[in-house]
Amino acid sequence: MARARSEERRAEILAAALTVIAERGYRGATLGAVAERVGLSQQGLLHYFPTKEALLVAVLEDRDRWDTGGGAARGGGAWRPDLLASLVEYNAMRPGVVQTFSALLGESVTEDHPAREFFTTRYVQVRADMAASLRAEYGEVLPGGLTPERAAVLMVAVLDGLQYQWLLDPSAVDMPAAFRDFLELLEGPGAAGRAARRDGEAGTRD
Amino acid sequence: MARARSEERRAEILAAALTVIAERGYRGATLGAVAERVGLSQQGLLHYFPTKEALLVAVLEDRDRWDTGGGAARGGGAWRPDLLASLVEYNAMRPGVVQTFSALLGESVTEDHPAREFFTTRYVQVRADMAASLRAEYGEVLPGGLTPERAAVLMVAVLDGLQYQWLLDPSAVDMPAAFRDFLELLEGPGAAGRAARRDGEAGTRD
DNA sequence: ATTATCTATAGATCTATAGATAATGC
DNA sequence: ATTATCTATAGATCTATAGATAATGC
Repeated sequence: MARARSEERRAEILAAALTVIAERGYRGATLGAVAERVGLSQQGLLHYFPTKEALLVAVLEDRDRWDTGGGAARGGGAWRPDLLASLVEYNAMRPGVVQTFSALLGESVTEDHPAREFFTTRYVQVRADMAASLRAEYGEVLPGGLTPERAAVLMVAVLDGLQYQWLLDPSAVDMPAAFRDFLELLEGPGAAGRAARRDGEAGTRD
Repeated sequence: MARARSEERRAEILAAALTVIAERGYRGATLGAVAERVGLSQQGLLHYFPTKEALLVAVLEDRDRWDTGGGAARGGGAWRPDLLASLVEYNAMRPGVVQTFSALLGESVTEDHPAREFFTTRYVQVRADMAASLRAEYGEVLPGGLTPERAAVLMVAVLDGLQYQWLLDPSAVDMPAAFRDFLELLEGPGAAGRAARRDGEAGTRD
C-alpha cells in the first residue's frame, strides 16, 4: 500500500513537471512550482526525486516507455508512416505534451543540457527504425526517389519542425494535413490508397 | 566619435549575447556572462541595454535586418528555394548562430517568452514569401503536387527540424544534402537542371 | 552636459541540506 | 525501521537601481 501510494505520488509529480516544463522550459521550471501544483512543499518533492535533474530524467524515461514500450512498438514497427500520421493527429489534440518536448528539444542543443544525450541517442534510433519501416514497405528506393535513410532524416525534421510552427500559431498551421502532404511527397501519388489497403480500411485521406 | 564608439560597443555586446544564448539559451544566459565576454561589468552592460529583454530584442532585430535587409531580399525573393539551399550550406558552416536561434525558437513556445511574438510574426511572413516565390516559379501546383502554401509550411519545418538533428549530431546528419533531397521531392526530378538554367550556371547537384 | 563605467547593494529567487515530526509496516 | 512531509536555512545566483567618477564634446 505504501508502495502503491508512493508510485501514485511520483506519477502526480511527473505530470506536474510536464506541465511546468511546458510553461517555462526545464531551466525556467522551478521545483517550487512543480511542488505547488502537486500540493507539496518543495522539500517534500525532493523526497521523491532527490534533485531537479533526477526529475527531468524521470520525465524523459517516462516518454521513452511510452514511445517504445507498447508491444507493437518494439522492433521497428512503431515508426511506420501510417502510424505516424495517426500520432500527429493525436498530438494535435494535446498541445501541452507537444510543448513540453518541443521546449526540451530546443533547450537540449545548449551546452551541458541534461536532455541532450537523451535526444541525440533517441534520434539515432528513431531514424534507424523509420528507415527500416520504409525499407520494408518500399525497398531501396521510395517512389519519391529517396533512399529510406535519407527519407527518415526528413521525416523527423518535418515532425519536429511542424510542431514549432503549430505551437506558435495553431490556427495558421494544420499539422496533421501538412504531415500527410509530406507523406504523399515521399510515397508518391496513391499512397493513401496503399495505406488503406494494407490496413484493410476503406475511405480516403485528404 | 563617441557615437561610433558606442555603436561598436553595442555590436560587441550583441555578438557576445549571441554566443552566450547559444551556450545556455535566453533564460540560462546571464547579463554577467555576456558582460564578462565583452570585458565589461554587468552594470556597464546595462548602460547600453537597460534590461535583459532589451538585449534580446536587439539580437532579434539584428537578425531581422540580416534576413530581410539586403536589397535582393526585399519583397519576397529572399526565400527562393535555390537561395535557401545556399543559405543552408552557409549555416552548416556556422553552428554557433544556428544554435542561438534554434535555442531561442525552442524556448519561444513557452509562456510569456519575449521571443514568442517575434517568431510567430516572422513565420507568417516567411511562409508567405516562400509561397510567393514558389508560385512565381511553378504556378498553382508544384511538380510534386502541392500548392505553394502547403509546400511552404513543409519547407520551414524541414529547415528548422534539420537544424536540431544536425546540432545534436553533426556527423550523423548532412544538413545541406538533406535539404536538397527535400527540394527534389517538392520540385520533382530535373529541379537541379532547372535551377542551374535559371541562374545561368553549369554543373549538377548531388 | 553627456557618455561610459564602476562599486555597492537591495530584493528576489533557487537548489539542496539538515533535522524534526508523524504515520505506517514488521 | 521506513516512509512521507515539514520548517529552517545555507549558499548561490540574478536582475536592476542608486550614486559616484572620469573623460569627452560643446
